[in-house]
Amino acid sequence: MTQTRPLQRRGLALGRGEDFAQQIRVRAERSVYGMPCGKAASDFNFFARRAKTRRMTTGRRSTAFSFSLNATDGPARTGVIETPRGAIRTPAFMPVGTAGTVKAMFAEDVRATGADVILGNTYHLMLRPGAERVARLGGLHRFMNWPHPILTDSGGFQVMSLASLRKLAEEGVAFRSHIDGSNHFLSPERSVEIQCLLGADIQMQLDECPAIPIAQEEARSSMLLSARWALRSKRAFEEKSTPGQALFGIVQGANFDDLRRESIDRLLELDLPGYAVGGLAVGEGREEMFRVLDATVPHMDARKPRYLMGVGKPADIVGAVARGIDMFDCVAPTRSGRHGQAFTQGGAINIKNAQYADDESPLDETLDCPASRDYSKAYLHHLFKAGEYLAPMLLTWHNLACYQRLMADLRAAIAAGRLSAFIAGFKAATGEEIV
RNA sequence: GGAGGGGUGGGAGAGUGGCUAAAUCCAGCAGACUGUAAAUCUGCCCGUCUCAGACGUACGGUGGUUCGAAUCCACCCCCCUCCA
Repeated sequence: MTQTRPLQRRGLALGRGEDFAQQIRVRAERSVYGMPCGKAASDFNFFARRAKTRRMTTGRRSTAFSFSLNATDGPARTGVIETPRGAIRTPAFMPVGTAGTVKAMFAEDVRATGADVILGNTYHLMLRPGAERVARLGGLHRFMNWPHPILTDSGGFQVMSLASLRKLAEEGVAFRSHIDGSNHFLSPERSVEIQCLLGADIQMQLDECPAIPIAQEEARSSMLLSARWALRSKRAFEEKSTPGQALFGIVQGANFDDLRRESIDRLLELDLPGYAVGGLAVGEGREEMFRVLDATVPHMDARKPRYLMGVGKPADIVGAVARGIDMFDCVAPTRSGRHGQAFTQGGAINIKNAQYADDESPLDETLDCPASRDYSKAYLHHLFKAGEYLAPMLLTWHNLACYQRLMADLRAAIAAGRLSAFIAGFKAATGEEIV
């Protein structure tokens, strides 16, 4: 695989600070859950430390968006994205909160799992309750009681997932609402405007996300459309955004290496604060996705955060982090949680299976999460079989905690320069092949 | 005792002569889910086997009509409602 110049590890002082921050975080969570302090957690609270320091030194929060690296380990990096609403530790997993809620979760519990940032969705929120309404109500953060960073998707994914309800043109996408059949139009400019109305800290350009397989010619014209939309998005963003907000461009090009390169070249000219890799995990399979990342990530701007959209399962994330990705989002922990699938350190299990009916053990007593620690598999099994509301709530909670621990472990491993050892352990525990 | 209604696969419940190992729902057993139209969707769900097929048994019981019966006839058993 091709590589850019490796970045040197730096920030030993930060490494020490993490231990201190970890204690703060553990203490904070224990107090929330009424647990005694003292047990070591795998995560560290960079966020809490940064915010505290900033308040002490400047008396107010920064209004700038920035990304800084603390350490690298091969292509993998760990660092911090600063936003006016707080820091995002990378590699980061961002729970998906499409319609103004991380489904089945209280916002404060999402936070307690260790999430620094969550997703919102332009298409869904513009239909219901409406972007202007959210703005009148004080913005999405206030509306949903999540005062921390929010990244909004542009509606680009819905261009694909709601293909039967839309018409695509140069100007934008005409949608027929899946809710009431009414007609709506989403242009790159309108998407940015909506994301500004929502108050998103990180916004995504409108793009077209084609499924793989796709013919190369078709993939190229789609990629070029997305690139033109990136430019229009940037212009609209410069006009409508407030200080500290960021717009990310999206690399497309399906699984064609030269198209990915061309997409990157076009986006780099825009000099955006971050870039996403889009159009993956859309049917190509893990091995092919990794192959595309190998051919793509090294050409992306190493000074900017790299966001792999819509990915993925734990093994996908581990493999992508090893290839230099900094940000992830995926419905897997939340949707699967609602459907009875629990992610564990030994791989995924289906709690609805009869084998758990008499299993008194919790999903994971080493996780600092009530859903993982304080309820037996037998109880969770029963809740699912009985169709109780608590069932999807608890399993979603556990899955998010499990994902956040994975991210914390990855950050710690990179910081310590022992990512390959961590990956070997991950493979051994889950039996997953990470190409 | 009289009148009427009914007995179908674990449960509910379609089915009145062949297209019926028997609709559908529930329960049960599994699987899927990757920028969320998802508390959703899919498969299996009588038994046996050389299991994407074959065979066997099956619609209260027994006997009959018929080329062919869950479906028609006779008798028996059981359940429900109303009247005495």
